[in-house]
Amino acid sequence: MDCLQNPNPSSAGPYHFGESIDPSMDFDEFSDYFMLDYGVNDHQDSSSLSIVSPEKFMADRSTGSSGGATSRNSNNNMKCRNEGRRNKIEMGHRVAFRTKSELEVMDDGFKWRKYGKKSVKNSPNPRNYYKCSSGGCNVKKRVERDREDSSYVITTYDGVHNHESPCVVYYNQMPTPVDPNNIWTLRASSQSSASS
DNA sequence: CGGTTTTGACCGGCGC
DNA sequence: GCGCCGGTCAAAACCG
Repeated sequence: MDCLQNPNPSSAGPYHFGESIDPSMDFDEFSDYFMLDYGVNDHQDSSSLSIVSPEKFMADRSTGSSGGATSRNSNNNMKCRNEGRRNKIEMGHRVAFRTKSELEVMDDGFKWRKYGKKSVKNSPNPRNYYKCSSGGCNVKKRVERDREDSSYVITTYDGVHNHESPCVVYYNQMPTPVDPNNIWTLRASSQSSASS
C-alpha cells in the first residue's frame, strides 16, 4: 500500500477523481464514460436504465462492429451470471468507468490482490481480476484495456467495501470537507442506504 | 518469512 | 449434449 506515498501523481487518491487523476485527461470526456449501477433493475425493464456493463457499453459505442460476441454480453446475461454462481458477493453495486491512462492499475486507495488474468474473446488485451485484500471484504474489480483504443483502461468494480479506504481515513483528517460531488463519497453514502 | 503475482487448470452458464 | 467462454482457484514463483 503506497497510497500515502504514491510517487505517481497520475494515480493520486480517489478523492481527486476528475481533478488530478491524470493531467492529460479531460474530465468531460471522463464523465462521459462513467457509469453507475446500484442493482435496481431487478423488477423493471432493464433496457430503461442502468446499462452498465462495460461489454454493453462497448457494444453501444461500436454498434455492431464485431457481430455476435458483444450482444451475448448483455447486462441481463451478467445479472444471471452473478445470481447463478456462488453467493459470495451480493449482487448490487457495480461501477464501471473508462479512463485514459498508461497505467492499468489505478491506485484507488484500496489494497487489491490479483487473482486471475484472462484473455477475452474480442479483445487483444488480457483482463485482470483483483480482489480487495482486506479481510472479509469481497469486493472485486476487473481491469482491461479498451479493445479499440488501448490507451484507455476500463475498470469495473463489483460489490461494496465493508470497510473504509485507508486513504479515505487519511483524507477525512484533512481540513477540507469531503466533496459532495465526489463519486467515492456518493458510493460511501449509497453503501449505507443499500445495506438494508 | 509473509504477502503478492503468475499461470494453467477447473468450473459453471449459455448458445447452438 | 457439446463446445465456447468468462470467472475463479490454487500451487508455485517471486519479491521486499
